[in-house]
Amino acid sequence: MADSRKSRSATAAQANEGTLITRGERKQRTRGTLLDAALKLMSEGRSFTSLGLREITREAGVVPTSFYRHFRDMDELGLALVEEGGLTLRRLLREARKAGVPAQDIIRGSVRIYLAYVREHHLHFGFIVGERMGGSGPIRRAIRTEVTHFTNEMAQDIQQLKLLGRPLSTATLQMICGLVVSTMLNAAGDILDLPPKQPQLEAELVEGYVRQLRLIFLGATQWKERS
Amino acid sequence: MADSRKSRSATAAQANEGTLITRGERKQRTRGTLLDAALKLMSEGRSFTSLGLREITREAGVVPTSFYRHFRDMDELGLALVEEGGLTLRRLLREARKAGVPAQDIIRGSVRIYLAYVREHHLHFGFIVGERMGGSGPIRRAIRTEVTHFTNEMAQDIQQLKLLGRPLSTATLQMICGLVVSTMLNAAGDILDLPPKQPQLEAELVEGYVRQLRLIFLGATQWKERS
DNA sequence: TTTGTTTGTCAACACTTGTTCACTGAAACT
DNA sequence: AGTTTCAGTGAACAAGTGTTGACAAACAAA
Repeated sequence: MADSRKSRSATAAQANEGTLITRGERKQRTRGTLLDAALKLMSEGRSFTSLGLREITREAGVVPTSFYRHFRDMDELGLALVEEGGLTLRRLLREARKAGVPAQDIIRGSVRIYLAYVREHHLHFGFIVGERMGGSGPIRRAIRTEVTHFTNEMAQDIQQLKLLGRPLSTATLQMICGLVVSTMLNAAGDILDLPPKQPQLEAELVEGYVRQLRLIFLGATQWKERS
Repeated sequence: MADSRKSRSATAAQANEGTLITRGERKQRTRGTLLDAALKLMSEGRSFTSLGLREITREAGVVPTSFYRHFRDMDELGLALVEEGGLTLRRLLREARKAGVPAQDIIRGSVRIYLAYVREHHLHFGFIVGERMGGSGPIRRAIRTEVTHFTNEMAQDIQQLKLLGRPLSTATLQMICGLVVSTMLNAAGDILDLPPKQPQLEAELVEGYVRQLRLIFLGATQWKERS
């Protein structure tokens, strides 16, 4: 299942642009514009449960009835968004693995990389962070399992990289990663609705999160199992 | 501004129950049923931005036009809810101050007390936690400042109680309390949509959050200023 | 080429939405 | 007492909602 990322758009009902012809591809394409339309509307300060079917199809440049060719109802579209978001989360870990840990000042470097990634995928992060606690039950649950998977993968990575010196029980590692993840999702939320072009405020936020992470890892190195 | 808590309700258009007569009181009362109606609808898995004016007045047992006697629009009602929620947050601190820290096993005791409080005020916490990151901009901002105030008060309390042994700079204290608060709001969200009557799952969650807090405070005792 | 499949369109439906205006009746004031 | 104020009502509006069914055109398979 390819992802064909980088700004799906265009009004779906447009002429043959380039060399796309097959029926399945066209279907995936407008399905994508529907998903993007939903994300865009949410990025303008709306919650998922407040989106209307017609509103989305309008934004996507498609007639309302077309919606049903791709999703049974809004919930199904929401779950598709969760899946996309989960994919974006996993890609973050994959890229981090490939790039390795920053040479020095590991924590500050990681926070910067992370926040750049959040900005690059602000639509997905805005959706995940925004719908993680409020809104529709099924979607909230789906997001929770995605985040849990992410946390577990992160725990595995940290263990294999021996990033904390001595080994820790997997339960402890998961506890620590849970803390890190919730802190960083919090950070994503803060960064994303920072007024744009305010390097001062941004730097303060970043410094705050760096210190929080330092504190967490300081606690982790001192942690005593079985107490 | 009294609070007249404990389940405002009843259909507003009812007879004189007991000894309420004055016009202002009646007004505050139906205003309260409107607020409660909004909270109730949200507790059924809806986000604030998805609520309709008519829907709220219907739930409150009042005709739609009555809404305008109390709020200019939905945003104003939302901000009123934020204020109520902020009040509930502050009351938590006030009660904690009065009761003093638990005798032994401080952290676990505090977590239990906190979660009981969250359950007791699940409507307010559900609203705050749910709308803190998703949804309408103005409301999100209002919640953020409430939470910041809460964090600052908490930092003051911890300083005065000398809960961390040696003194820490106020910036550090705020950083730590920020971490604690975001962790506990996270906990509130998790607890609130736990399927009911599952003491097993609940105990696991509680244990997880106890360990996270322990780790944070362990890091805090080891924290070195200026590094 | 002919046949079947399927994405997207169009028109129409029964409802719900936010907001307006003129009104009623009782509490509040003089 | 008479008068004013105002929370709550009822009817009406233009506009928007989700969903339906029948239809067009282009791709896929024969």
